[in-house]
Amino acid sequence: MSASSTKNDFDENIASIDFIPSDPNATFYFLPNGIGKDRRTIFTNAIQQFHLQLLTSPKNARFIIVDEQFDAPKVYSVLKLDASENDEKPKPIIIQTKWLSDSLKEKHLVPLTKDYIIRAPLIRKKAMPSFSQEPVIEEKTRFQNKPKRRLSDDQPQGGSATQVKQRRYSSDDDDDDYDIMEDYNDTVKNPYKHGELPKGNWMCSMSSQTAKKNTEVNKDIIEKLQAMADLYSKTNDKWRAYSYQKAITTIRRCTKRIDSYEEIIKLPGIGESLAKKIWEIIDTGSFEKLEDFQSSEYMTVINLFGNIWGCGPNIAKQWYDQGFRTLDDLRTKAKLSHNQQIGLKYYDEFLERMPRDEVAEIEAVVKEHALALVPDLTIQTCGSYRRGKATCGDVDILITHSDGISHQGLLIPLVDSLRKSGMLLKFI
DNA sequence: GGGCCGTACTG
DNA sequence: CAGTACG
DNA sequence: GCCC
Repeated sequence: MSASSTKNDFDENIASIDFIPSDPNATFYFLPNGIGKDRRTIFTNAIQQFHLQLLTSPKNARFIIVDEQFDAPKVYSVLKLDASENDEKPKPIIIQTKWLSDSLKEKHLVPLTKDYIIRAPLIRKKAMPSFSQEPVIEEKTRFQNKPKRRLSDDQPQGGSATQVKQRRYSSDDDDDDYDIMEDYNDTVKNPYKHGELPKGNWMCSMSSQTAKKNTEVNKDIIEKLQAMADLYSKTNDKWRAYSYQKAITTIRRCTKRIDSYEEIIKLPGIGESLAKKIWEIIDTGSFEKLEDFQSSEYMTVINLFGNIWGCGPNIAKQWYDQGFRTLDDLRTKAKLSHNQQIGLKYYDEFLERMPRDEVAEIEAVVKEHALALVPDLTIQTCGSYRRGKATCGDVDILITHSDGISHQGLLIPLVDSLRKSGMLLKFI
């Protein structure tokens, strides 16, 4: 679909929009979304080169330059601009990056013809597709409810080709949480028996029973490595974190207390560097690099910010670079996305874990509500609860129906029902 | 050197 | 698309 | 970080 065939519902009589770059009203905003790094710098350079007035905020821009993949509703939605018709404020003119590309080719600004314009405010008549901003939400507490459907009998069973290679290495939640989905693999599709698992790629072929005993043996090592992995992943050094995580998993499977360097270096996924560190832990009981890390201001702050739901390594770093150091700094000064606002508001709550009894209570309530909506549902609480953890960070509830159909579309009514009962504080 | 789990949502 | 969540 |  060429540019010219995209719908432009503005005055067909206008051949092009004229403006003078120096006109104080000719302000531009460049929406980088959907544009790769290289193209992005090319465009921002072009904007400079042509002396266009680039604003950092879209709010007051007369022109908004966006990638071709965008249509007006998307732009409004992404930028959170007011789309309502009866608004004294003039609507921006949304134009394609192609205008910049062509201008670069020509070495000067080419006329801003309608072919470049995704939507001009001028004459538009047709009702805007109502992209009302905020649908959802609000009213009550934590516990992430995520009924999922899956595993119903419409699961493609046969496929021999796709054996499941499930792994996990989540660092955040359960500190001693490993085995994953083994039941799922066993019951549903794992074509192998435990004894004959293909070597190497399986990180999770161990029963929780066995594993539990093992955690104690090398506990100190695992804890320190885990702490390091957590820090690395919050630093954006995810591959290093990944390696630590793999090493941790490997060590978990060791039934024996590790007590020699030779022993360590032989373990798969553990190389020289990690082996030395592990040996340091065994030998001296401490891990210097970890302690240095933990005590540095940077890591402390990044760690603090990184625990905010909706804030990952990059945002945390940005905030740090902006000089923020405390949660209060963020609350008062930082730009927070919707999710981050929630994450910050419930900082402690999100970090907290609940005793499994509480999960049982929640499960009971959800069951009650779900069954009231559709009888004969199969409802199973999974996750850490099902694995027998003493405490849980969330509640995972799997809801299906043996007919593979009846559970469909249940989620919204269920959430609604729970909300009415006062059980749900917030629906994210 | 360059890959390293897969998928979905948000903005 | 980049960043994030999550099992 | 590890490994190919």
